[in-house]
Amino acid sequence: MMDAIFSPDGFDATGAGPLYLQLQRRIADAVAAGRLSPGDSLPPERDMAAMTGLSRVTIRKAVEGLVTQGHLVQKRGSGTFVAPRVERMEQALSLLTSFTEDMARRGKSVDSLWLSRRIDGPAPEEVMGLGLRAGERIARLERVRRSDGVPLAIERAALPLSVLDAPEAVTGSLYAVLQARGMRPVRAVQRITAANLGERDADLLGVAPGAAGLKIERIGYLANGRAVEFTRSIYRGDAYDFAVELKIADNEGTMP
Amino acid sequence: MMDAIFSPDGFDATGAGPLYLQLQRRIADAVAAGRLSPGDSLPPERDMAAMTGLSRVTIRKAVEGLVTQGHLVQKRGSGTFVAPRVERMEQALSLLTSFTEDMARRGKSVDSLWLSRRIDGPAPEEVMGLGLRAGERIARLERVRRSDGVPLAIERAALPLSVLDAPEAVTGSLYAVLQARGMRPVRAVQRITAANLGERDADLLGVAPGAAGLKIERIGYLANGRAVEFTRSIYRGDAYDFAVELKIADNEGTMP
DNA sequence: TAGTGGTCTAGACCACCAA
DNA sequence: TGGTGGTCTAGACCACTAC
Repeated sequence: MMDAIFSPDGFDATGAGPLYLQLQRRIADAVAAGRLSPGDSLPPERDMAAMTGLSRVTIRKAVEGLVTQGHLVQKRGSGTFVAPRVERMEQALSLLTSFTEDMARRGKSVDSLWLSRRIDGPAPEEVMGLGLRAGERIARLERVRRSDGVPLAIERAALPLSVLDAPEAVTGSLYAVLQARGMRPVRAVQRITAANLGERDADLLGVAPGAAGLKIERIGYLANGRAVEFTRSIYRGDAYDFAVELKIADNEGTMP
Repeated sequence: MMDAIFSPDGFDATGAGPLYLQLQRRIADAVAAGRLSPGDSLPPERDMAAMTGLSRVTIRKAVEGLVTQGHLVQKRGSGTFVAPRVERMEQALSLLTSFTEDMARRGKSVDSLWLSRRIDGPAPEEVMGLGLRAGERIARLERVRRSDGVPLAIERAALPLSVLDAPEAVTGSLYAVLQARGMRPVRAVQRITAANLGERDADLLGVAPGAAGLKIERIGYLANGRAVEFTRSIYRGDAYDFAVELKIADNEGTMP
């Protein structure tokens, strides 16, 4: 069946575009049609080149695009494979929930790979967002969030020392620790955007560099308006959906 | 000053990684440090190759990454340039607003490049989302939304014919047309995710294929609960921020 | 050790753009 | 017309993985 996909015939019909795109389409179609299933291995690049009559460079260019789009996975020394289906998580975007609690609610295990958990000087945005005094330092928490062993997000949080003076105390849910101190935020403002993942972040999330990620910046506030948390997270674009409910304007805060 | 960036010296310090990444870093740093400004042109690829002592293929691989990340722009037959700064739009994500009205509110001009405006058979998701009867057809509106001439989003809307039977009637704001018919949604549910843009969408938005985009799927409802609009939009990741305000859970729907 | 993907090269032709 | 990016080739060496 590989024969059909990598047949030398059918290429170069003028107007069909570059060869690497034609091949890319063939492979993508085979995956979409289920003729290639998750986990299946593709022939070695050199074999694909021989079979199609194209050069290895062209093969690699075709495969490259499918890898960034998340359809294929390449493992050095091992081979090229159809990417496993990732289960898409959905998260409500109007409630202020904790990652840990959110996952627990749907019966998923959670663990964190700690990258950093220390006291540090703040970045300029952190000074702004948290309203820090000059010279004030922060607790910095950086971790990769995983569910059932699959990396889902990178979370980088900064909190004033007056809110959290012992970053090592946080092992699981940050919000649980804050709650115990009466410092759990009741309100937050988030900004959401999309960006291509850099080399480091892609590596941490187990996807190809350049893959699309959802960047979320959040500032959490106490009831008295004090900012307690400035968090920048990066979620895998292929593993997360955020759901929001919208309402028409002009009917808020006017309940007697 | 190009001399510093493209000097043959300083490459290949063992442990510094592949040559194309080293060069990529040099260029990215120069852009970040303002030594290269938006609109500036880089030397032709062949010149960069000669200056650095690297091959043109390696130069292209270095440039490629910076193009997907949106730092550089390449124009065939013309040259390679530092990308113009795009103004980032911010949109509140809790109010149900119209693109047209939203832009008008901030004093931006809006126009649409129509891709399609016709009556069509629905896709399966559209049947589901809109609750269509078997055989029922829909009005399909597809356009590129631009503000001040810059493409910001692709919008693909589907509406039951009972809501909109003359798609050609829509020239500007869809919500304005719906409002005139008493069919403007008062509530909507959105799902947000990130994905790499395909060739066609990237082209429509004027960015490189593979660039990150924000995908938004929205179903809009009337007060009586009837679904009137199923819209899939793709926003440029580098041009849009969505802002949301979150509150703690457990205080909804329990008003006596 | 044999096979895989990752990097790199030198050289070629094409399509497009600007003068 | 001359220069630019876009595509493609054949061949080489390296680093890693699996056996």
